Amino acid sequence: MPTQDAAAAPTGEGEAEWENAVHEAGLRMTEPRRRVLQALEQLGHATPEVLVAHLSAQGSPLPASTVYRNLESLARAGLVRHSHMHEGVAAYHLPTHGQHLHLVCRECGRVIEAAPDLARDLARNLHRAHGFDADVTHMAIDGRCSACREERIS
Amino acid sequence: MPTQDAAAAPTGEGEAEWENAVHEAGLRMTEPRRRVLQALEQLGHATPEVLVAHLSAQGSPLPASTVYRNLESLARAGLVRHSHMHEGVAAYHLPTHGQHLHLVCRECGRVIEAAPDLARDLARNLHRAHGFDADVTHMAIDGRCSACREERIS
DNA sequence: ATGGCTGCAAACAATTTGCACAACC
DNA sequence: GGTTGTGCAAATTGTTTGCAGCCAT
Repeated sequence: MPTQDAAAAPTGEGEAEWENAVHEAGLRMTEPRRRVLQALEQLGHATPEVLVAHLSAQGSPLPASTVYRNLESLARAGLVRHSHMHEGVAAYHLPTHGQHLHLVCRECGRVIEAAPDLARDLARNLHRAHGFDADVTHMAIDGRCSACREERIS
Repeated sequence: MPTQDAAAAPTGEGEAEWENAVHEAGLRMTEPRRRVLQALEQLGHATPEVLVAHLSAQGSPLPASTVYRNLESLARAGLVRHSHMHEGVAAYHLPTHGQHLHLVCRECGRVIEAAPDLARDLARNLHRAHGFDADVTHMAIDGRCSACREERIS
């Protein structure tokens, strides 16, 4: 399974399914909630602040508190997930966004997505050595990307 | 819940060496600075807030700003390092604290330390697949510890 | 003595909460 | 119609900054 990122998918795609899932979770489908899900689909993954900015940019802004509350309720319902990246800030994404490791370059800040298979060895090692059940589906890994390393061949 | 770590070493141990290193870095050795280093040695690794609390607990409190500024200057001098863990918050530690992976249990919050060798496969995989130079010396890994998993044999 | 360091307070940024009203089912 | 969700503002929390005086070098 290639890492190919769902290049800015044509908006308005899984909207009907969302409504379903939202209702099944005992939640209501509202306009702000739909916009949050939509934005997440477009961005792939984003921090709360980025979402607020994104939503402000396209059309009417959504109050930060609404964005935060939606992320929380949707996360509790399993409709969105969160992982840690971007220098320690939690970022959210749709479960359908696919599982992958986040390679965070400490120099340029870029986030590269890698296949979770690459961490399978690690997970197995940790389980054997510590009985630790690692979640490597959205793990953030710090380091330097190839581009930045080349720039500094000094 | 406290991160019972490397057995509270007998305080006042590497203090002389610190003074050396601090001077070599062009910094001055002050009482607050010594206390920050001392606290880090005792705690193994800690977030700024935890440090502030710890220092308040034992003797006279140190203003948060002083703690933050010391962490920054000491980090720039290479006397302390930082990594991301504890739900996305940056934690600091002495370089002598040793390199290890941090297994963060998402249920009990405990941080287990694991040998970095366990991530060697991962680093190799990432380098081969993406040319990414991963820093796995202080990586935080999310998951569930053996104790918590047993509690929920569901 | 002099420039880095401290302490305090105020500024900031990010996130949370209270509450009255609106909207979904 | 009963609640869940929204919007606004104020409260919290975590971190940074300005500045006057202090103290290591």
